[in-house]
Amino acid sequence: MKLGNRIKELRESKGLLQRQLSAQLEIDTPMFSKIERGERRAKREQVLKIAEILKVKADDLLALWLTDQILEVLTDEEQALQALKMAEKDIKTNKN
Amino acid sequence: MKLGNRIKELRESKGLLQRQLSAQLEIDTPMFSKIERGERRAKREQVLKIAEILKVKADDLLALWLTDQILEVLTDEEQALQALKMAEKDIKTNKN
DNA sequence: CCTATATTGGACAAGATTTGACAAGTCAAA
DNA sequence: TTTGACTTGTCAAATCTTGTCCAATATAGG
Repeated sequence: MKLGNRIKELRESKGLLQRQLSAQLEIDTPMFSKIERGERRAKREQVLKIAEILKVKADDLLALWLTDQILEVLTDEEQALQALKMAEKDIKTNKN
Repeated sequence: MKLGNRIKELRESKGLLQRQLSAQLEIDTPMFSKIERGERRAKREQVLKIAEILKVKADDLLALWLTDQILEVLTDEEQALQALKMAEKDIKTNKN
């Protein structure tokens, strides 16, 4: 779980407790623990808030958050790489 | 919507009606219509069945089905390409 | 133009999934 | 052995999904 790991890393490097982060997110500690371990998925809004609290760019955490979701969709799927390629192509040609 | 478009293409090329496909899928026509237009997402199992009915390789439709889901996750996300790259790397290194 | 058939749109209910709270548990340090 | 940090399991509430039904809109053939 990429996002959770990163959050834990940042949190610990700053000497913060789950309790402190969860308070600011207005969820209880067990919930935060689950997010950190990837047992539950954070909401987008929560990711933004976490970035703010940990003073990192929201984009970095969002990228990890999105990655987790993609990987979840692709779990155990034979066609994973093919789908990734198609998605990439689509995004590259349809964003302006 | 990649899967829906492909299904429609195949269905029409074979001169089949939505009614016929939906009967075999055991859903009603409006539901099938929605799947075809991407208003609703097909279930994995339905994709397999559709492939069978239309006599195409399931893998091909599954790839499109996965692609749609990835694109849905990434809609309006600035970090889309970055996330795709990370997901790809992860899958490449963690599939044995 | 009629009319029949195909497709689409919207509202809604049932069922599944997700979110979070809470209580109880483990674990480590003091 | 007590305390604080974190984890685990369970439950209810909220949210999302899947599908049905009815009605509206196309489309094709006389």
